[in-house]
Formats: sequence, C-alpha cells, structure tokens
Amino acid sequence: MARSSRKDTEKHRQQVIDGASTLLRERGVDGVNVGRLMAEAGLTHGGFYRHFASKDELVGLALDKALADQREWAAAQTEHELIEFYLSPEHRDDPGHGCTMGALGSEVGRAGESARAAFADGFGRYIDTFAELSGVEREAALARYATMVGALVIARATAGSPVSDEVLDAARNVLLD
Amino acid sequence: MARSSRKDTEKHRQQVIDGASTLLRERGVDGVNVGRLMAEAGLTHGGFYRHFASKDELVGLALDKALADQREWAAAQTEHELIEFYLSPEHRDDPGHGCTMGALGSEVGRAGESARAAFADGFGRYIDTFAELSGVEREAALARYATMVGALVIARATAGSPVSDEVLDAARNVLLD
DNA sequence: TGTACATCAGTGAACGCGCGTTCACTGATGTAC
DNA sequence: TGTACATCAGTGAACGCGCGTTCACTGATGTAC
Repeated sequence: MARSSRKDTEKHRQQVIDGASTLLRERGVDGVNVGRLMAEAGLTHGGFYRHFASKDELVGLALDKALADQREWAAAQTEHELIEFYLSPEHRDDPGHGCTMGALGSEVGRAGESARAAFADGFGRYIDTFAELSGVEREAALARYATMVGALVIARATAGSPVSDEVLDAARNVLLD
Repeated sequence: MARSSRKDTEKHRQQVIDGASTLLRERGVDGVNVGRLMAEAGLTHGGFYRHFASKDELVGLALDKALADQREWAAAQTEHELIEFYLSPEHRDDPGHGCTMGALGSEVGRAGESARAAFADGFGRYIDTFAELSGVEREAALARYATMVGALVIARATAGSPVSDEVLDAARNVLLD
C-alpha cells in the first residue's frame, strides 16, 4: 500500500487513536509499543510519524478519547446501572473498555505536564456528568466516585484472590442501599 | 571495594530492598532501572545478581517490604489519624513513603503471577489491621479503604488541578463525621 | 474530461539508546590446619 | 594465634534486545492546465 486518500488517512488516524485508547488501558503506557499501536489500524510502524509528533502525543489524544467515550456512555445510564457495571467482575476483567482513571490513574500522575493537564480536564468534565446523573453535588459525587475507583483498583490488583470479589461487593453495598 | 563481610552483604541487600520499596512507589516498576536500585545502597549495577535472581524478584521483595512497613505504621495509629494522613496533600505528594496500593495498584494487576499473589496476601493482612483499628467488620473496612485509595489515585492523577484537593476533602468529609 | 506532474501516506530497513543480564576480574573475607 | 588458600561481594565492560524515532523509497492520490 502506498499513498492513501485523505478520507482513508483520517480514518486510519482515528483507528489508531481508538485502538490506543483500549490498548493503553489494558497494558499501560510502557506496555505497548508504537508498532503495536499502528498494527491496530492494520498499518506498519514506519508511518506513525505522519500522523503523530511522538508516542506521547498519541497517548494524550488516546486519553482524551477514552474519557470522552466514557462520559458519553455514562450520560446514557442511570446511576444505579453505572455503579452495577462499574463494580462488576466484567468491568474488573476488561480494563481496555472501562474506566480510564481506574486503569491508568497511578501512571498518569507520572506522565508529562500536557497529558496530565488534559487528563485532569477530561476527568473534571466526566465527574460533572456523573454528579448530574447521580443528582448530588459535585463534592458528594467525587467521594462516591473515589469509592468506585478505589474498589476497582484494589479488585484488579488482587484479582484471583478472595479479596478481589469482596471489595467489589463491599463498595456496592455502601453505594447502593 | 571488593568482597564485603557477610554482615555488610546482608546490610546491602536490605538497603537495596528498602530503597526499592520507596523508588518503585515513586516512579513505578518501569520507571526505575537496576543501576538506580543498586545505587540506592551505594553499589554499582554489576553486583545485582549476587543478591537477586532478577529484577522481578526484587520487585516482589520490595512490595512485600512496603506493605509490611505500611502495616506496622498503621497499627500504631488511630483510625482518625490514619485517615487524616492518608487524605493529606503531604501523602499525595510523597508516594514513595505512602500507600502501596495507591501508588502501584494499577500496575500490580499487570505484574507477574508471583508478585501478584504476594501482593494480594500482604494487602489482605493490611486490611485486617485496618479493620481492627477501625473497629468495623472486614467488609466495611474494605469499602472505607476503597474510598481512600480512590481519592488518593484521583488526587495524584489530577495534581495541580482544583479537582485534586476537592476529592481529598470530599473523601475526608465522608469518612470523618 | 484528459494528461502531466507534484504530493505525501505508507513501507521496511536502519539509527542510537537504555534496558536487564552476563562475565572476567579483583582483593578482602572466611576457613582449614 | 598465624599462615595458606578458597570463596565470593563487588566492579565495570560487554552482551543481545526492544524501544522510539528517522529516512530513502514507492506509487496511488490530488492538482494544475
């Protein structure tokens, strides 16, 4: 394959960003290389820099995309539905399509300035959506969401041990009367 | 420096493990190399394999150490003291000496089988200590701890943005009447 | 609409670099007598 | 206690490898007339 049409080029770019938003959540920033990210769109690694200035730039774009998708999905749920899914074994076992904060939270703190700023922005918007949906103030929403993120992080870190299911149940009991 | 005495050798080994327990929490597993880990004990990288079979083995030992230290510290606090520190800006800004789950939670899920098992074990013991100290059942302790871990992860990921302080305050308000 | 030419998306080899790990060597420590 | 020798903790150079990034090249796409 030589040159693609402008339409295909834009499609490829979006496919790479979409794929990255899943792969990064699954394997972490250091767990996936440029070749793998391009392969997700059926391309080879050499063309990467026609689309992005650096791997970091793509990471930023993919984090934005992941948070935007997450927000869109959340807006279509009731709070009860969202919490049930969030604290389910399915969500724990499929980080690639789940909460960005739960999947990459501890890594983002060590990322570059610009990715960090974009992430904080996207997350702030997401929390507003969650607060609206929950019908509570932003502060209460943050506390509720913290319980969910913590339970998910603990459940993933201890997957395979009894603690993992225990913590999901415990959080569900607290959040859903 | 050529050969060290047995006593010094053991001291060096402990220094490396101690240093690793801090550095790994600060920078993540991929964020610190073998040379840096040895330098923490004033040694050069070449001698690493007289102490450990692999970097992975040291990571496992360091996680154990971090959780054990954390448990020991927790046992000497009241629940109120522990929560106040956990949700403080000081803790947020010093991951190297703080909660292991908050610092490495999302990475541990992607680590090797043996490190994961050891981590789940250590965390289970830690939660029992926390439950005892809180005077609540293990399940309630897990839910409370999840709120703390989530707030810390969110606060670190959004450090520098207003959300960061907000979420710490929100969690404190929920956990401390 | 058709033709000639410039553009540039994608390829695959190559780059320098840092990593985890190995190894020959050094010389103080530990052991045997 | 003193001496001779084996051990092995630590050093620093070297290893292969995978990474992010660069580059010469290809040939279909887009543009000018």
